[in-house]
Amino acid sequence: MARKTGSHSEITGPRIRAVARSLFARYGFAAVSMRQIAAEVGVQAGALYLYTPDKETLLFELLKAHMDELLAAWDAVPAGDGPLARLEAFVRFHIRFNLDRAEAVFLSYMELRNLGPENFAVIEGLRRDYETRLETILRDGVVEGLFAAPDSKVASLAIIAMLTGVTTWYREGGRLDRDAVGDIYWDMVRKAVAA
Amino acid sequence: MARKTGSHSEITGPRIRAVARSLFARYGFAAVSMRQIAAEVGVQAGALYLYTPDKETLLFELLKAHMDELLAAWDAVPAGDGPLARLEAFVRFHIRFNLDRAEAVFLSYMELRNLGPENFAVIEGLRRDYETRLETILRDGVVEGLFAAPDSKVASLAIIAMLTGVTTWYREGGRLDRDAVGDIYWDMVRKAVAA
DNA sequence: AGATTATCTGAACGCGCGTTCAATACAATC
DNA sequence: GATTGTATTGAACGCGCGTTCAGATAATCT
Repeated sequence: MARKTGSHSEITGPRIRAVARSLFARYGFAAVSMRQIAAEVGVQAGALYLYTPDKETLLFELLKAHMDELLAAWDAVPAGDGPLARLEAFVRFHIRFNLDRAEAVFLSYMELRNLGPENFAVIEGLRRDYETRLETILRDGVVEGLFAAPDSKVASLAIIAMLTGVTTWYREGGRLDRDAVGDIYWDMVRKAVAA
Repeated sequence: MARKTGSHSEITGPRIRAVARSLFARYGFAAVSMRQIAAEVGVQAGALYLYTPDKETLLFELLKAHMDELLAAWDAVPAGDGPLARLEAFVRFHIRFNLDRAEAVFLSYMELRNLGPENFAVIEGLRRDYETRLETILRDGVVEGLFAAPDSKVASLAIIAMLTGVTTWYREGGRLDRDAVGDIYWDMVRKAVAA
């Protein structure tokens, strides 16, 4: 027996990526075997290699796609009117986007070390791009006298770390909904960089 | 050939833990083999089992010891005069302690998922203890009207995430020394919860 | 209907894994 | 200098790993 009825690469490919993302996020890249991924997809291990040259590349493509989507999604957010509005937009965007893709976020922050040097550099570069987006907002605000941040680079890293931490405790259906979380974090960020 | 001259359990035990902490932090728990640890210690793999019943317990004991030391170290910090002084002490303590033990911090935040449920619960409980220390400071400050934090639990998690993030970018001998980093973060935290 | 192509199976490859244990070498004690 | 106890070796256990590939099946094309 080989191919099952109705199986196609347009289905299997995305399914492999979704399953891999989920399992990598839950158990860690090194702890998940190609056979486990294949089993969850409903396919033999060898079939995975129709869709990825090797395990590390599978991880890299997940991370790369996530970072690309993150940057594209932020760039699609309407530019607010001035640094304050743009900062608020950034805070709310980052929380919303990260909660929507908790698994991919987890991966991007935890499994970078499983990439070879070249792949690592690519992801690291995209991350720096994203951080620079925020840093620019902060710097603009400082210039206009709206913000007081003694070190805009450190401030942007601090803010991103704080916002990303939401994914470690937020649970759907819990005490707070997403908008309430956004309000709380925006309040803290706004004050943290206030002039 | 068996034991080498001068080898004793008082030396090998701590060395195993130090090597394991370092390798786990660098490559991840699942990606490091007992043979790699043994090789770095200068011993055969079997000898590790004189010091730990299995690999997971080795990880658990590293995490447990780290959390115990974290709580003990914070409790040894002189209680400041009022919530503002205590918050400043917390911020500077957390940064200093985490930078001193970057490997253990990394482990504690990334390899929890490799523990069984009981071991996981123990570490999780200690972490919650630590978070509660900060939350109490915030709550006291809110009561006294010094702080404005709409949700002290979320605020404490946000602050800890922000502070812990220092370990991901700080490099010894870089542009900023530890005190300068402490100043920047204290400035942000102070304002973030300001009334 | 027959040939071709895309998709997948199932078995195999060599290797390293966590862990166990009898044998052994050294240190301490008598 | 013999005995005892501790620290360690080195080989072995069964198992699962990532990856490859010839063969089988289903869909598509002519």
